[in-house]
Amino acid sequence: MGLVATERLDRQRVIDAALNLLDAEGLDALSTRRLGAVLDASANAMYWHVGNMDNLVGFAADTVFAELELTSGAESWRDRLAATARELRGLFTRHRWLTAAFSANPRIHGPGIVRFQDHLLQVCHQAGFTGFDLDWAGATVFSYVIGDAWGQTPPPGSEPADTAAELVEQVKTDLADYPLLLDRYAALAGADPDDVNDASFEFGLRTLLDGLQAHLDHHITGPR
Amino acid sequence: MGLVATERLDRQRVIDAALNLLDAEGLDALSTRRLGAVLDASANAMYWHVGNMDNLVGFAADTVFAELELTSGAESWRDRLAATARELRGLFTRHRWLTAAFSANPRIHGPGIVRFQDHLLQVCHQAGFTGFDLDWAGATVFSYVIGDAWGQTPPPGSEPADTAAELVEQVKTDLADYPLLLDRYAALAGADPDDVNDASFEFGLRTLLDGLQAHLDHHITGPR
DNA sequence: ACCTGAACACCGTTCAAGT
DNA sequence: ACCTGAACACCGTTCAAGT
Repeated sequence: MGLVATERLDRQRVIDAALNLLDAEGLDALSTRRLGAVLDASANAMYWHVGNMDNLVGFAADTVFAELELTSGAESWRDRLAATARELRGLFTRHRWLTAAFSANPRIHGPGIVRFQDHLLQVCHQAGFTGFDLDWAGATVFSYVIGDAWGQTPPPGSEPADTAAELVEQVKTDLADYPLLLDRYAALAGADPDDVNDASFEFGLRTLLDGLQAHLDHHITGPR
Repeated sequence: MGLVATERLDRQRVIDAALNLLDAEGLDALSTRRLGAVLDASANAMYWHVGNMDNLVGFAADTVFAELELTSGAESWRDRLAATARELRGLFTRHRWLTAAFSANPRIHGPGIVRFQDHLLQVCHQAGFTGFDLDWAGATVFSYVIGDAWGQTPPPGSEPADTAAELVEQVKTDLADYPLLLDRYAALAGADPDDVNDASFEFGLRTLLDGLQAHLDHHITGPR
């Protein structure tokens, strides 16, 4: 079963093997026994290196955060913040287990995540936010991106998503009382899901940036 | 073990028992065997009524959506949208298993959820959004709220969260290279976590509403 | 220091059998 | 129609024992 040459284990090899399982088959596919098989080791070999399963998922999450490309260029804060948000969104789409991992264990921390948090705050600071407004501007962007990722197509391991057309058919009876909603379902059924997701994300991102701009403008010209 | 008088089971009694477990102890506490014990039935009695575990969680999620109070008053769209967002946020804080339930199984649907979706679209429609902008305005608000809920204090069943002060102590070494971030952690450590969460949510909500307002204004005065 | 084997206390789900 | 008991194929974790 072992797909890796049998060498000494170390923390990084355990994490890498876990990442392969997570990316390929999702959070449910990561078990101590499957991991042991991939590593040509027993199911419990990992305990010495990462402590337990929650830690392992935390290490994996932090590892993928470290792969984010964070530009430090001299563009406008608006472009930098948009780029940061898109980078984060890409992370969640490449690693669909991430949202589930965080909602099962919100206390994941590590150098990769800290590095991203700092970058996000730096960009918001460049925009002109200070004090608690700085935290909240960053949190707002982060919340929006992860909320958007949450609504994306399901992770690997689940059956393929129904087409939008099938979905309309299924809920048509439920929607009898909601003509507006039925109309929108029908419209969305005719569009490419990925295009819809992208356009929806960009709409919300632009909305957020406009709102942050408005906040900065009000503070320059005095409080409302 | 049975905490309920032994009567005939039906779908609603199974869902209600599941909700009690979910609200009290979180998603991990809901198992077929514990549910059976609460209902004075065997572990598999539920299968006849709800099909399987994913369905049961879906029914529970839809049930709590149905409890949302959706005002249809004649206030401004801005107040109505804010009220809707706060209602949704309250749902996620009262039922902390909801985010995990959705990220484990994004295909949860039902009349309660459909009712809420329609309400959200109605309010955005009142604001003046049409076509895909209508969908995206609704999706933006929804994404923000669920993303915010995702960052809230952990669900029941997990150990109590570290205080912010402890957290600062833990990550102080990781944060040596990030003075701005360290500064913010320290500032947040001195504040009440609930107050911080509330203020952060309101900041982001105001930001979103300002951004949506800007979008509507631009469309009235013509495209940019 | 690093890993195994066996064991413990759990899971979700199926299915024949009961009423 | 509704439910049980037993079974199957899994889990995470612990721990004595090995090297």
